[in-house]
Amino acid sequence: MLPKQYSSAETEQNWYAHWMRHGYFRSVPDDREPFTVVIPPPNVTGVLHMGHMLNNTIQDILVRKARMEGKNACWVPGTDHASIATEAKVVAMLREKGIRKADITREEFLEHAFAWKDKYGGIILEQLKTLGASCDWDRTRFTMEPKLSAAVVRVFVDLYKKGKLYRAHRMVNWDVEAKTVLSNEEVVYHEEQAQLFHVLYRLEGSETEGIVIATQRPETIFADVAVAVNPSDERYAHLVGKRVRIPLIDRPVPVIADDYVDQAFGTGALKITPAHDQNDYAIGQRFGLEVIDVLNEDGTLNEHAVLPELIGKDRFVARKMMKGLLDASGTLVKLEDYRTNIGRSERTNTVVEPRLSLQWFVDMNTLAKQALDAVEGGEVKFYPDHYRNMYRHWMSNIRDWCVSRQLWWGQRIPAWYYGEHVFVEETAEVALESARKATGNPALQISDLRQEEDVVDTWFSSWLWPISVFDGFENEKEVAYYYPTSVLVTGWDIIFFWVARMIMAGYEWRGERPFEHVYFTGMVRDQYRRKMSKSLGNSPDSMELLHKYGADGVRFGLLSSSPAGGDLVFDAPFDKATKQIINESALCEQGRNFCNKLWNALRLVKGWTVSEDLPVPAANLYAVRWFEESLERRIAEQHELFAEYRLSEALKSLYTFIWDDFCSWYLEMVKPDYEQPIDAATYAATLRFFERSMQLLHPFMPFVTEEIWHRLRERREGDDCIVSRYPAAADFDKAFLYQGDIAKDLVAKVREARNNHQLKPRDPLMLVAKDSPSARSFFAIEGLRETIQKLAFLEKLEISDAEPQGTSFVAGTEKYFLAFEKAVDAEAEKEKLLKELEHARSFVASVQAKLSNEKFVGSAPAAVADNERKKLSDGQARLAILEEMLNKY
RNA sequence: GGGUGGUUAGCUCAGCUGGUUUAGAGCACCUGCCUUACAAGCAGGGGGUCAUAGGUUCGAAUCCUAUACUACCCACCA
Repeated sequence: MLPKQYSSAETEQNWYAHWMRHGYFRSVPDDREPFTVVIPPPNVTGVLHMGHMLNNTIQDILVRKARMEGKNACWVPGTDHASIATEAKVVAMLREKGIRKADITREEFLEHAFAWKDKYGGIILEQLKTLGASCDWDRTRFTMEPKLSAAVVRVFVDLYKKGKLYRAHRMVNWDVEAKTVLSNEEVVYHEEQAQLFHVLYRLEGSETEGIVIATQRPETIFADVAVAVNPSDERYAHLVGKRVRIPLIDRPVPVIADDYVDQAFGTGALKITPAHDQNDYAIGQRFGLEVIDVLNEDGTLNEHAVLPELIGKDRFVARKMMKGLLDASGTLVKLEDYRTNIGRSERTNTVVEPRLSLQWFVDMNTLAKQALDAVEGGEVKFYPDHYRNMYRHWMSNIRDWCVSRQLWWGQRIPAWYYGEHVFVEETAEVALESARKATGNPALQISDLRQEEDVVDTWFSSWLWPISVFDGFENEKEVAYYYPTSVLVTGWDIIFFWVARMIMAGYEWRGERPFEHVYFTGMVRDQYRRKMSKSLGNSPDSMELLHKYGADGVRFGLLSSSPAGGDLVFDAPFDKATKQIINESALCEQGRNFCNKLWNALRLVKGWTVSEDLPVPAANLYAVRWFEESLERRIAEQHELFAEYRLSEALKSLYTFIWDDFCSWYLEMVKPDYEQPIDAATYAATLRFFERSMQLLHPFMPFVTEEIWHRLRERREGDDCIVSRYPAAADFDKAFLYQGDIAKDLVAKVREARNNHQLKPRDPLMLVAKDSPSARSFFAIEGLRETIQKLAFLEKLEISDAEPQGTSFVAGTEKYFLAFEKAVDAEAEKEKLLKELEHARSFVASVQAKLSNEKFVGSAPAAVADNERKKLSDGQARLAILEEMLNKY
């Protein structure tokens, strides 16, 4: 005998190993239709968190369904080298060992980094296996492996030669901790508390007169080259053209007039610091002003700060000191608290400094055009659709992409310098050739050239992912078959970082979309609606969740309340320090319980003995037909829901179907009496139904369904649920199912009556249906009467005009008497009837009003009007019965 | 400043192109059950003027307009 409770632990391990052994996840090109998904590559040194589990569960569902539908399903796994994040981790690890990055060579650093990657890399992929992800592991890729790096280099050179990639001096976002430039997308803005310093710049030759400017970064005054006012500002008109002195150092700067200055903000006067502010730089350009940079690359002040006590101090330390210094010099007029948006580095969370520097940029305008049209024209479809708006807005206001990074962990930019010359080529040898030609000097050696030190942005390799994982830059063999991919599943937070750029790359290098559909998942949030993140420590341990509820339970929990694009509030109270889950997570618990329900349905069915010569009872004839139709309806529904990516709806529908329709209704209908055998035909049908239900559920909960699949019958080698044929949609009998709903309602009414009158659920009672043509035709449905008798524990069910003692009620449009000896509470009965009557009256009235409206009858579709007429006649029938019943009181 | 979602039961959400018995589910709650698959269970029950105000329509939770609240995206802020 099977144990009473389902245990997920070994089951899941065993089946995963079984699937791997049979190579079910492996895909090679053949003549079937491909179904391709590339994983959003997680950071190579990352660990599985809630977002990954949601995202990869969804991909697995889509891939498993496609596989069962006979498509050549290929899900490519892999990891991203995540340059800044990983480099930061390696730097920190080295620091702990007492090694400073500055003291070792690039080669030594990379050695350490690869050692780190080999140690921690791929943990997350192993964790995905626990979740049940059916990736083709033989295809596992890494964005920094040789082939993928070669693709990056090739693409870089290609863009450069097409004139779409250039090197320029620009104001960029500088991360002083990672000591690298960041793209605009890598800077996150949040409102923070800051102070506005009102500082007096004295007029040259005067100790009292001057201009007060407002700044939140007083340490940058040493880089000032002017003070600007609005040309129409009368307060300062007399000063324009004169010179004022920078406090503390007395360096004179001109007062200039420019429209950019807002008279209403602060004091109406603006200090101009071209090296440390985007707008100041622009003004500086207009006026031909000098650029003075007061910051070192690590955020400390350099010698331009002049004062010895400030030089070498961090910008925030210096800012604090400036308060005292300015105050002492009598130039600090006012300190004002205010809130402002501060930009921080997405990776290091340090405050980003605008900085002027020489970097490599991709010209986005030409790339964006086609990528925008693709989404606007529906060639690439977004689910949900409204992310198109976000995408359109970004794409039409796109700025050039800064792709160079001052890091070592990444693909080194393939540019070689020789004096003023730059040669962008795939290899040093080719660069040397170009250099010899360009300089006319055949004696040049590679050692004369100096390769660019910078690497490219991580996303410069990820945007090629759908092509590069199939070696699409080297040969056509695989890419021609698998590309474009079918669907991309990712979070909406990387729509600009990644999705948009992949679309650009797709058109640029393959001339077509990289994927047909994009399914955006929501963010997983905690009970306070905060995004779950490592820095907040508000995420439960994924592996513990998987262990506690089983992968099937967790998959159910994550998915059951996660519509596309909608955020998921995942409420699992846990201990922050240990990440141990304290209370049950309602969602996963429900999933685990569902597994147990399936398991027990299996126990029931497998506990039956089958009799070959037993005739099929009438009730079973009805049950089998009813369930057959119900199943067809659900199959059709699954197909529709999948087509619209309404996966959480699809799962909920299966849950209800299996728990209620299959277990609570169907199995109870056919269940033989204690220790009695079941007839062979019904048994065979039951196994078939169970099996098909497992197939429908398999994409969502692969392990428990595979387990049950095998326990239902003896299977040949290779007859596994994962590769079984997904049920195709067929017609079903709506009218018959409607009758079934009425039958269920009747059973529920009998149970309710028993409850209300304190009758035992299994007391054998008699039910009388009032004689009428409609009652006769209802009970003429084969096996219906026997089914109702069985489910409602009725000793007798007759159609007659007898009115036995007991209670009466309405079900459908018929009147019923449930006979019993006990006295009934007449007042309570009457009150209940009055309530029902009231409801029926207002219902009939509203339908009547509708039908007596000529405009409705004239303009509504025939089917709608007919339905209203049916509602009216049914309602009237019920009303009449209720009125008659009330007459008794 | 520009834009996008959301507002339906105590909580989390379905309700897709307006009509399917004057709103559904899960969890929570109440009542009764250790009934022979399952107490990780079974049978029942209560609970919503669909944010507000207008409008379109024969008919609105559903479409339109405005307002409020809420979440988020982009840009900018000396």
